[in-house]
Amino acid sequence: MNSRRASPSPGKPSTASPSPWRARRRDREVKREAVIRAAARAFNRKGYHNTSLDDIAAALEVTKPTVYYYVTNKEHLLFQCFLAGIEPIHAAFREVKDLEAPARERLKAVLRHYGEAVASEFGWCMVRAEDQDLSPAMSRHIKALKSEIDQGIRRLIREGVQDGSIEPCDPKMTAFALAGALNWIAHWYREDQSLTPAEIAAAFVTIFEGGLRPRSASQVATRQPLRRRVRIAR
Amino acid sequence: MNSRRASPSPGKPSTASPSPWRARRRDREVKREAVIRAAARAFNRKGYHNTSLDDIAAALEVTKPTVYYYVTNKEHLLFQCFLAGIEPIHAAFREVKDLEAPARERLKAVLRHYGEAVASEFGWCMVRAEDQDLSPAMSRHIKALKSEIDQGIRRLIREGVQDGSIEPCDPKMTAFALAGALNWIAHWYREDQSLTPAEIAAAFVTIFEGGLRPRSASQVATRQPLRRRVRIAR
DNA sequence: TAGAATATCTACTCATGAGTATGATCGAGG
DNA sequence: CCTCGATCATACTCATGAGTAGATATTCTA
Repeated sequence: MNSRRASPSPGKPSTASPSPWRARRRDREVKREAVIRAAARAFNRKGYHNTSLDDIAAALEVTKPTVYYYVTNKEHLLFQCFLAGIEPIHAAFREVKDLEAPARERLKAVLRHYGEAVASEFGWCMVRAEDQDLSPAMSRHIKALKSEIDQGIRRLIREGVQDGSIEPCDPKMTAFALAGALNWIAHWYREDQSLTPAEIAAAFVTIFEGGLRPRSASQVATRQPLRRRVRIAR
Repeated sequence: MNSRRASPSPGKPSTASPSPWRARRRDREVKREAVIRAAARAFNRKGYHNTSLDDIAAALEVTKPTVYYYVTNKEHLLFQCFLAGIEPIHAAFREVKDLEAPARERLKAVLRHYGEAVASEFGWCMVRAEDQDLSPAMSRHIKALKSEIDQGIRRLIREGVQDGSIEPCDPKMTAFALAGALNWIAHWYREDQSLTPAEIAAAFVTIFEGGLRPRSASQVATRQPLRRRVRIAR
């Protein structure tokens, strides 16, 4: 993003003291990230609109102006959380890009990372950062990043259909279904943490892959063994 | 809810005029529903917190106190939207309850109605009405209603696994995946209305049913025809 | 036509929360 | 020890929006 210069000022002979500047800078960055994490946690728990910057400040045991010293405003704070959330997903796409495997396998790998990202600390922000809560400029920005991911998934689906590793389907609807199921994790994972993010992601991928209809050539439901009687009238 | 008496006061001989009372009552109910619809539309477009009651009033070309004349407060307004949203889903469960069909078919019917409900005017409210924005009492109420639906889906899945119409799976995770995919429709349907709710629901159900892995015994991706070359270094 | 509900408006109160102006503190370099 | 910039707190401003008090208008009944 903002290109950081490695050496602070090229005037002095940098033998004696380039360290304090650098250390300061690093400290500042660490604190900044702490602010963003605290915000993510708070948004996750109470929602964006129900979280005041005083709340975030309190969680960090500082005051509001201190928070403003590290971030420009609440909107940017949400945006940073959003970025932190989707970064792993972009990483997953990069990781998978040059893999010599059928597209279904590559898609599965991406979806696994996607699921883990959604179940992460930043998942809520990533999933719920909506145009509705943001300025037009930032809304466009976020929408573009989300669209990138969507297009990536659709492309993998198309490739899978072509290489025969995925059952022919509508890539757009399928991508919506997959991403939707995974996004929704952010809504219930707070309450129900009985599985790890990785386990959830794996379970979901299995479901997507197999579908509901039975694979095995077993009895395909001609009888209904334990259904109760149909009521007669009405 | 509040039991309405059919006849206003049992004193007078009701020959001449029970109608105006009744007409008024009906008018009032019509207007009340108009308020709720307007709220749903506004919430859908701008989100709950970004919608003021002045906005809703303006959409109806009245003023805020008029809105308060029909609903007690903003929270109840959201709750009413929520109820309007999930009613068709409960109806779907009732409708399917006494059907003499394999559980997978019954599940599919429910999911179709579910999808259509989520794509409806009240979909957003139904899906996004969260504990975070509501008082504890109302939060519990909504959570209970949502849980009912979740349990209903899980039960259908369990029954399907038992009667052999559904591939064995974890009912909880599968229900989360299905409901999540459908819930998410509320997020993108505003922007992309290229399909009708019914078409979307049908497409989703097909995806759920079949899964990604190809069914036909065609070539199962041993070659990758059109993958670009793997990059060599890093 | 008086008088009652019913329905709607004008003009407020009040709390909350984003963002800021300004001053205190602290640590490092001279 | 003194200065200077980085860091943080106190104590504000200001806009917004939920909810209300107290008219006023509009019907229908008697």
